[in-house]
Amino acid sequence: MPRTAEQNKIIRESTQAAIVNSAMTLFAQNGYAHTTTRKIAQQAGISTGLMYHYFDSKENLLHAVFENCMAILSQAFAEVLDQHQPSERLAALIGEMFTMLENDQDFWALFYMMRSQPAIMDILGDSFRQWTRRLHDLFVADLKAMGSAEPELEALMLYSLIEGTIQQYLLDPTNYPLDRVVERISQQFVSQ
Amino acid sequence: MPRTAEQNKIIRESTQAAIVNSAMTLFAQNGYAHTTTRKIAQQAGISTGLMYHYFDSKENLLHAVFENCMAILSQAFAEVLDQHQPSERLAALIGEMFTMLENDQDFWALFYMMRSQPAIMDILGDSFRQWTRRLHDLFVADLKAMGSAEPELEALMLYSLIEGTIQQYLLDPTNYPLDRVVERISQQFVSQ
Amino acid sequence: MPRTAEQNKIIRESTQAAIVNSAMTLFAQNGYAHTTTRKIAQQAGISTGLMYHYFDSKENLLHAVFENCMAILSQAFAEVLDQHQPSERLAALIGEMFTMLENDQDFWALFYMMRSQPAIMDILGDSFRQWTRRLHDLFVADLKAMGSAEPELEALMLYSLIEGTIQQYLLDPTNYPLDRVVERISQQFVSQ
Amino acid sequence: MPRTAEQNKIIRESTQAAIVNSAMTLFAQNGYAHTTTRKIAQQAGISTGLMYHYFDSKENLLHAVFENCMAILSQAFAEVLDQHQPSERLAALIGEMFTMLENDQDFWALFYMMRSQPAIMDILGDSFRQWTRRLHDLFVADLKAMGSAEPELEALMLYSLIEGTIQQYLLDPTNYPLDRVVERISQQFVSQ
DNA sequence: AATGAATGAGGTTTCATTCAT
DNA sequence: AATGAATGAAACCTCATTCAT
Repeated sequence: MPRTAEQNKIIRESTQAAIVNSAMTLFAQNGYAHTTTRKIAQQAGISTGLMYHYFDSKENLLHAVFENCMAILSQAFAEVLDQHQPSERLAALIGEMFTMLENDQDFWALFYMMRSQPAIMDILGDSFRQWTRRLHDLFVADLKAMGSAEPELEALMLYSLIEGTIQQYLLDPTNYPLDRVVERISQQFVSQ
Repeated sequence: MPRTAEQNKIIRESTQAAIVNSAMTLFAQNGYAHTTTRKIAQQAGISTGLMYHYFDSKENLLHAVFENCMAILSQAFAEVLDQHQPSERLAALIGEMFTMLENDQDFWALFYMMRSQPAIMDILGDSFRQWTRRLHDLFVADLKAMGSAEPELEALMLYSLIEGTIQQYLLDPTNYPLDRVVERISQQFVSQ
Repeated sequence: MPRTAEQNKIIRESTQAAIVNSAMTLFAQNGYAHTTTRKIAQQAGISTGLMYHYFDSKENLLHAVFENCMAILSQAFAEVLDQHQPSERLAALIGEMFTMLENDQDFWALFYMMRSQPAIMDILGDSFRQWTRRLHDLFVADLKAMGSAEPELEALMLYSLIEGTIQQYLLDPTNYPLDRVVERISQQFVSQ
Repeated sequence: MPRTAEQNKIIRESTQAAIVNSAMTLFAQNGYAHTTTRKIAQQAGISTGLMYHYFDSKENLLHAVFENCMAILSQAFAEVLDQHQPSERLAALIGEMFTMLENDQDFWALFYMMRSQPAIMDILGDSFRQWTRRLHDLFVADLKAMGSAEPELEALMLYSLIEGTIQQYLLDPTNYPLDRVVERISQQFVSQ
């Protein structure tokens, strides 16, 4: 007797998640090109062939990894947006990003690794620009709500500050005084 | 009749430079892994085999590319430092970086491509951290000279701002309002 | 409640037929090597696994396909032989083969595809030679009955002519003047 | 000191020929799909990688094999056409084809193997049809020169007869009375 | 009888590197 | 100094087949 559709769905979802997670970790730690499909399968605890049951190609898997990143971000942000008034949610957003940074360095390492790879950007460039715009627009709205005179420009500044800080931190997590920098950023953009 | 030692030296230097330049362009545009040694040699106008007279391996060439980047930066900065008093050289430094950005996008694309590649950072990580520290120290010194209350923290902020801005610009050079952002950064850190 | 033995038998036979038919079509259209077992199962409307309840291997299925071809041919010929006197049945045989050709190009495409594949002939070579001999002997008998002076040689000529014509037709069905050629063949071998 | 252009050309041509010959033999004996690129390289006495220096892909190599077949045929026919008057060259052509058949069974086995493979015909179909037409036209011209009432139809018959005979022979070379059949064909089409 | 997830050997292809000249 | 033919390890991917249910 075959498995029920429900059983299969569960199996599929868990295996698929295992593959994506394995790929995320390995891509983050060793880069896309340096990560072989064999290693991904191995770390996911499955055979090489099975990967191709779920993803047509390594590139396809990269897409899935990217989508997963976006989903993680979207969910994190959605929670923040739900729980805060426009006027204070900027602080919450910033806080959330840096919390993620400390809790899961791999996540942002992966994010920026993908973004600075020409070969990857050929595939995912538009998606990255979309995501950037979306976050930028959020910043603008909030800054406007807070009475900024030049919300557009301020949003760009804030965005740069955050990204630059994340990358500085990743370069040398042990020595970078992340807390003080974050506090300073919040001070500048949120308070008053 | 064989070439003189002098002739040989000239040939060596020009060939070596051609290889490094070829590699820089191709690494910047297609990524390290995506660039084959054959393409590098081809674009440098030499044979595959000859590359290995100049560089023992692709990794070795990557080192040379990095050193070349550092040399370009050092020279650019040296000129700035020579021509300006400590109190105003920060503005000049910032200006120089963004001038480079507009004149040679590939340069910074390459820089950040290398920095976000785990496989590359395994090799060049320390060099990158050194360079970062050096520039950071410059910032600190200048900010101190300008009377900043918290020069260390301000330097980190400035650094993040500059790096974040460069990367935002590279993501979408056509639409990014670089001039306005640079002006704003200068305003914030330099004036008063 | 379990199925009755009768029901099971019906299911078995219809599933088996579906698989063989699916394989015949796909082998004919895409070749043996190019046809995956998955595609066969899919087109037969069953799961991959089930195919292996009916056929131990792809090679085994190829055998079944071949047997099926032979069965189709045998039946077609049996009907012809039943309904015609030895002296006129040659015309009927030739007519039957070309009728089949026009009604089901795939059938002969499959037939000759199998016959010119070394890997397949290693398996089915003897069967092919047997079939050839059987048809050849029929031709000889009929030609003898019609008073041919050299029935053996005439049979070989006729055989070549038929096979060559079928293959020429398959090479370019739209433009090949099959009717005129068939008429000419019949004229030469049947009449007088 | 590098090799001269001339030396390289010689090397290239001999290696390329070795690869094509290896592929021809193996394709003929084991079929296209059954022949691995590794085996081709091995039998050609070179490394796997080198094959791809000469041919971009296995499919590309198949093209080269086909072109080589056509070149062999063209040359054989050109010699025949050069040395015979139109009125007698048909006999010479037929003779040539069957001489080739006896001298190099692999050649025609390969030819018909390619022609009955759907996957291969998708690639080479047009080339095959062209070749067929060319030979057909030659037959027509000669039959006309010999006073045939229906040269078009006769050419088709002759073509089928030749191809059918070749394939019958290949099916069982040991027992097929090729000489007698060829004599009979010549008699029918050439004499009087 | 039936499913489809899972396996893994083996195929094609790429590419950094070496070598003969 | 210079060439480019040659190598071979290892990458990605396919697919006949098996297995748990």
